Amino acid sequence: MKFIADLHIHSKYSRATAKNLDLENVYIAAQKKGITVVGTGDFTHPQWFSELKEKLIPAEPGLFQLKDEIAKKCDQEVPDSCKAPVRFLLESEISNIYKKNGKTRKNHNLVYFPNFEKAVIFNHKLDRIGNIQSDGRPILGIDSKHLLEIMLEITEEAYLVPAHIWTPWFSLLGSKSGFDSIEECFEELSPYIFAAETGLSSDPSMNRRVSNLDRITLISNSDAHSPMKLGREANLFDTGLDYYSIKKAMESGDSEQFLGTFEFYPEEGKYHLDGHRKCNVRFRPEESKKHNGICPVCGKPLTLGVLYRVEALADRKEGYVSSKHHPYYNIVPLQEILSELFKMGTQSKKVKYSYEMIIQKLGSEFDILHNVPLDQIESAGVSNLRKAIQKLREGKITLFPGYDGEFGKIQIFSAEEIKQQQLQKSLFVSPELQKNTYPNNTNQKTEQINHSIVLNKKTPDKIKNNICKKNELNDEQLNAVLSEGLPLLIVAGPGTGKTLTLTHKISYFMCERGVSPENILAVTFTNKASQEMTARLKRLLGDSRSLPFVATFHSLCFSILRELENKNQHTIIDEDDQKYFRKEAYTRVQEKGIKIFHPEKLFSRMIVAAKQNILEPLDNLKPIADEYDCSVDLLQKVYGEYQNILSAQGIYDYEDLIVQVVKLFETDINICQKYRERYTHIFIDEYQDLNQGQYRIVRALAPDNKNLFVIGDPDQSIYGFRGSDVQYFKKFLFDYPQAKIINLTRNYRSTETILQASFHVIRDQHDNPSEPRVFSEIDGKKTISVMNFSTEKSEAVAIGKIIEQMVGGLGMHSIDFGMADNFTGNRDMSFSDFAILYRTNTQGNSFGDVFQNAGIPYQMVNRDHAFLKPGIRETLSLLRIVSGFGSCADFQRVMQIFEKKIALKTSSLFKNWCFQNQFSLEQALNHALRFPVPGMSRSNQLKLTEFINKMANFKQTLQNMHIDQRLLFLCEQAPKIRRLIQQSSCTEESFSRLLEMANFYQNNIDDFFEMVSLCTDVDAYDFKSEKVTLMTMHAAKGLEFPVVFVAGCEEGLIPYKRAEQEITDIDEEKRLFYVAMTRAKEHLFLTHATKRLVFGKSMVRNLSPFVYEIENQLRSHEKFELKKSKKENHPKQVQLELFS
DNA sequence: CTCCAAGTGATTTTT
DNA sequence: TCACTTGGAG
Repeated sequence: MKFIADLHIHSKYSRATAKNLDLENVYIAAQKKGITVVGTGDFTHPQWFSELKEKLIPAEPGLFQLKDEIAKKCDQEVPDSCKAPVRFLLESEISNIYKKNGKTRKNHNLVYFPNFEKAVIFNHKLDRIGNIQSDGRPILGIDSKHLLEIMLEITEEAYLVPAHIWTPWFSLLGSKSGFDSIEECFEELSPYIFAAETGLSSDPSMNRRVSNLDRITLISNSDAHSPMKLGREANLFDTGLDYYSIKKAMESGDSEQFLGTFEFYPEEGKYHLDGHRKCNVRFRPEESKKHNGICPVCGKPLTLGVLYRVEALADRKEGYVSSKHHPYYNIVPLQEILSELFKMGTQSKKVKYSYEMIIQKLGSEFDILHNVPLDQIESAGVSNLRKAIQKLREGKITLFPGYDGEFGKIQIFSAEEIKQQQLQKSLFVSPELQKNTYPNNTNQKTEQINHSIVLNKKTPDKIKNNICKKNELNDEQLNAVLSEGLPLLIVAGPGTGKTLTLTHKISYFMCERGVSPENILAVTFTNKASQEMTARLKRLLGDSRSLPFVATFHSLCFSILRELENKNQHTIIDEDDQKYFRKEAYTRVQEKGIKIFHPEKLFSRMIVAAKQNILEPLDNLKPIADEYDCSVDLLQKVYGEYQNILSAQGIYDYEDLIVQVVKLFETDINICQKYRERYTHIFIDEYQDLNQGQYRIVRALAPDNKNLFVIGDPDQSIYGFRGSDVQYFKKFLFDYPQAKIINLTRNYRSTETILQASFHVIRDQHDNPSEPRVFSEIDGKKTISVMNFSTEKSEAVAIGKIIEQMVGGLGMHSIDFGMADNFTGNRDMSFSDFAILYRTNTQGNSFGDVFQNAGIPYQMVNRDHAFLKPGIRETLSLLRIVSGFGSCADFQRVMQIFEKKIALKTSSLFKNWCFQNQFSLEQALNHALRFPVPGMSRSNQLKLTEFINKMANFKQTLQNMHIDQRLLFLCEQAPKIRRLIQQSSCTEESFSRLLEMANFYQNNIDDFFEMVSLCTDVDAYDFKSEKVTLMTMHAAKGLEFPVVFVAGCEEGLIPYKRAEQEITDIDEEKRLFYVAMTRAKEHLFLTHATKRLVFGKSMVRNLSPFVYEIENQLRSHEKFELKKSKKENHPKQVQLELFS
């Protein structure tokens, strides 16, 4: 007999499924849809299993039916036109997460059993492996092949079908965590795999391009998470109505018994094609390949889609049609059709009502979509329904394929047709409709792709119109953009469109006021921000115009210094090397026989503090020394020694950049004047974070400039510890008495709830309650979630679970719109929508560990990860030495790893000799070649010479290479470096990222090293990749995420308090918390652990007092408990249960 | 000069 | 808890 089967659904016990997903509702929905056989879903779940046993009775062999008394009750809800028998078949989905061949694999597999007895045995076995209680789709740390083995051991009547095989994150052939073939995964058991599920993201014709899958029967199921989603994909059988015949039909692939499948349009998926949403680039795989997978707009790797993955594994051309394989029929759910016809949501009352009405009149949904004659459909009385279904059956619809997280769209009627319909208000009835062209295997669907790039095609003279267009800028913003002639202070709260306003203002001056880009200076606080601003300006102004100089204070200073002293090149050293040289200075002073009682660290802090106050060694250091209870003389000596070393080596530290420029500007009026004349229009971002040096630069550069525009938010001042002071912000109106002030208060980022809650934290810092507060009109969840966990580990595990849940566990294609999910609302989340923010970097590690194990993709935003990893650091030092930028720190570092034979003592000897003679490394090496280093043994001298010659050789070889090639070459030269880099995949990843960055600089070694020392996490952080972001609250400034977890909301951490010490600045801590909270767009979670390991000791912790500042009604305290799995040998299988 | 074991102190936050 | 320093033995 002919019947439709949907062999993959879930129960209410699975994550992110509708609460009414029980047998009764499945029974009802199956009839409405026209499905005869439906999988039970989730039979491994104990509660669901007992429900199955209780409500089902055996029917045909291997199939079950609902008990009569239950069925009868349900029948009342089924229209007569749809009434039909429904059979169940034991089915469950397992999520296998494991490592194989060095890669984390995440596969979803469907398992089928013919009877309860065998299923019980299976469940028992799984129970011993992992926790099957927590979720209807259990996550098990076992190999897919092993799972199949277990099943076959129980009975060969059981079978396994790999689920939705192309989804990137969770499937057999997925690009992110899958295999390249069935054989790679199942090895010698591969013959037992006879079917595979195409999933929503692919259709058979895509699959058939892979000849490897020829022997596989492609099946399609709904993977329903709610009753309404049942049968959105399904299979058509014509065989005996029993478990064994169904299995045999698939096994044999006999086209008389397995008639084909009903398929979603794969183009509807979020990741069908490749591209960048932000850059407006959408590519087909061949175009992506042409661009080497790099986005032509932003230069970063494209997000590659499912089609690309198919292309990668395919050995047949697109459009390949196989005659020997089963046909398939593309469908669009009736609700979606109605939704388009009515121009209303699928969940709207009108759509739901008319859906019920139509099936009552015409029969089940599948019947309507495929069998019911068109004339009859017209009788349903829904205008244009007939035409719509006709077009669907003919495949004449328009597809807008999804890409980079954006859902694809289906359009049944073209814009033109809609117009006509509206004009005529009548139906399209043409006589030649009789011929039913379906089944349809040749895809006639028209694809509408905006080939290559759709850029803002704004010509400069159109910009004014664009600026004035109110829908791009609101009144406040427009006001700020157009205001000129007076210095301007823009007070811009979080999410109020700061960058938008600033970039529009810049482009306004360029395009409308004819200001040349050379005369414009834009200063941001981080490289991240300046990159973002450059990118936005580029988009706004188009490619043809040259852009103004966008810099951070440090890069601005460095460029000024470079310009002025082009002969003696300086290098900038990072924090690590600063420490090295400060320590060196400290010991040198000690060696002079001066007794120092203060620890070295104290001097480091004093030196930094002095520099931040623009004090040089000979200036009055008394205030600084007093503060640290140290003698001025001593400080002067150490600080002086440090500066001697640096200047002899041709080195600046971060603070020097500022100090030097301030001194220059304040002492040399000519130089200062030169820059004043050059930069007639100055824009400064994050003005509240200025420190003294930066303030003095601004004052020197623009003492009375009418075109000085500064923007900032005193509530977000969080860098007090490095000398930032809001007073400069507050002083602006005093410094520039004629200045104008504009407030931006309309927030476009977060929900009003999030804004309210975050304001509660800082409101005591606002003495004037009538001051305008940032507000939003975005409505969302009415509370923010406060969650408590037992330990930091369970905090990390639980957050991981929540993320998995919100991602839907299904990967990119869980198109469960209106499902009853309290978190995600109507949106499907992807990993990049989440950020976890914490106070200290170390907290990030526990998340990293847990996520690594759970297979959740993440990126930790941390400078150290990019440049300081062992191996990478040495390679960079080597390159620095060879390029003539090296310092003693580089020398010693390289010595230790490169020539093991030159011992620490020898290199120390060399280093001291270097300092004594005020040699730069370059000079010292040259010198050592000709004259022996005093005190060095002859054999060591020989080794040193050998090393120097080696460096010279490298220099020769590298001469004509690009920087990335040089790096690669150098790390190859030292086996130890190579080993270090290869030691962890994480380092390897960082290294290849570094190579990528280096590639951008080609031969420009100066700029490359400037980037290496001044860049923090810009490129280390890849905005585009599908990963959860882990970073400190400080680093998150200026960013936004749909879902934010602020982790470790505990006393001691927020506000941060060191043991035995006072909290440095509680108000700044509050502002920091405020910054963290306002990163969230839709959901904000504040989590904390009851116990946390501090220095290896378990400490009891309390909820952060800041959380209590948030008014009660905005907080919802939700409780989670983590249960350890019973089995000790799988300690990683920690599971989560939600009580709330 | 090297190796190893015991001991100690460490965690803000960043250009 | 862990990574790095220190000091003693070889």
